Amino acid sequence: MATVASAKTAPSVQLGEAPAGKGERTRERLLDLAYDSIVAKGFAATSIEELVAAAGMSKSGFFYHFKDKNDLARQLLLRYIAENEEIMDGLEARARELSEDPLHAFLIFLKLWAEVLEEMLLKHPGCLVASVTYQDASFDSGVSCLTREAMLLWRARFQRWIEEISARHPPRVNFDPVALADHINVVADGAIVLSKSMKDVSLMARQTMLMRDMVRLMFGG
Amino acid sequence: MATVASAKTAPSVQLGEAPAGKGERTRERLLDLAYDSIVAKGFAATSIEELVAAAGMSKSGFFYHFKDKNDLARQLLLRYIAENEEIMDGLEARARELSEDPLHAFLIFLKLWAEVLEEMLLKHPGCLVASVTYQDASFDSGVSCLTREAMLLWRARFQRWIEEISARHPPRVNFDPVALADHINVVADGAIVLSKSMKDVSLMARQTMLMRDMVRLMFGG
DNA sequence: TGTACATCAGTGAACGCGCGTTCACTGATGTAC
DNA sequence: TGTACATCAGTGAACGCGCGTTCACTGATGTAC
Repeated sequence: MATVASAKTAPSVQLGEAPAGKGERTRERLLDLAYDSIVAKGFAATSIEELVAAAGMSKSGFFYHFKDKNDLARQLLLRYIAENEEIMDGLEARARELSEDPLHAFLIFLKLWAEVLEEMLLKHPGCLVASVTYQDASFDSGVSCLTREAMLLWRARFQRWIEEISARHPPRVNFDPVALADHINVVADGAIVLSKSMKDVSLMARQTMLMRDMVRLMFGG
Repeated sequence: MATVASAKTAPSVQLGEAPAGKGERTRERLLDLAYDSIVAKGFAATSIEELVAAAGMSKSGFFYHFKDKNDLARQLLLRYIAENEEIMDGLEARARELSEDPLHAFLIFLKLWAEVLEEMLLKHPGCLVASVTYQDASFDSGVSCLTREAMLLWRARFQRWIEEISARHPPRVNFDPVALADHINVVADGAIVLSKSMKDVSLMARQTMLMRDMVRLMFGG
């Protein structure tokens, strides 16, 4: 909600982050490198040695920023969940601005989301939550229960929205609103697997849009 | 297609496998153990040491059966894909027996499949193809391109079926038949992630059935 | 403005463990004559 | 039926490498008086 005046001199991409000290910047850099490696190879196959080599520092520098390897995973997941919430908040806000009707806004949101997902898949191909879920025996319990909380956050967002839609647009068939809320995530996670194994990023958006068509049909678009 | 007479003395679970020599049995046992460990912890975190300890043999015994660790992954994936095709063939055959109409048969198939998926998730929680896809940088190229072939097999099966359905039941909306064919897998893989992270096996079947409702709606059930 | 101390952001060397892989060897079973 | 040889299904010891982690130390920056 920045005014035009205050936005005038702002740098192009700032995202509301503080300038951040030297330490914070290298920590973020390590997290970025870890993210890419974990979604590509998995957690166990991602070595600290490789991360610090890519960051151009010594291994002990890593342990200044992270208590141990599981601490890296925990911080990474926390950052991922927070960033994701921020992105979804932004998309939901934009969609709701464009239409008062919750169903139309939802359909707009799904279209925007399909684009964002495809773009994200090009940068780092994978979902961190799914990655951790698929290797949760490699993490301590604190890390793997974070994925559960992430899922609950997403479920809550969509469940609210879907009930709002149902109130205005009585659905053609009976369905479980929780299941439909979860379905958004299910399709996203599944489409990532498909896109990766088929090496075709466009599948991501195609699957999201197909689900969008189905949702529209359900509420009798 | 066993006759009643020949089935009389057959052991309860045989699955048409040959009696199998001693070597073949321990090899299968190693594959079973590897499967469970890989979907739980990932490939890199699954050590040969741990597998052979569980199988009650020495590490060199492993290398009698497998050229190296990647060979284990390759053989495991090949067996998984073959088993999966066999299961799907069986379910499709049963569904087609119960209804001549391809749409009805498909809906029956999805219901049967939802049950099988939930049951499988209880035994070993995960999809091997998704596991490998998410860690493909840990495997040699021969292994990771097997996942692509598995996806193509599944796509082909459902694409054929969906076109058959479309011919008899003109769909309510325009859609890409390939995308819908892929969607079956997308929902399965995504639902596994959800089920695992929420530690709720029933989500698997709920998601499959939701997709089933959507498919029915699409073809104007 | 200068000095003393504290915190920040690391370095470098060393550790012990476990991993994947190799290699020479072995007892049991199968096959040929 | 006995003997020679081949194959099967492994064993046991050893290898070297790389991993996660620790620890004592360090130069640069910030803060108090």
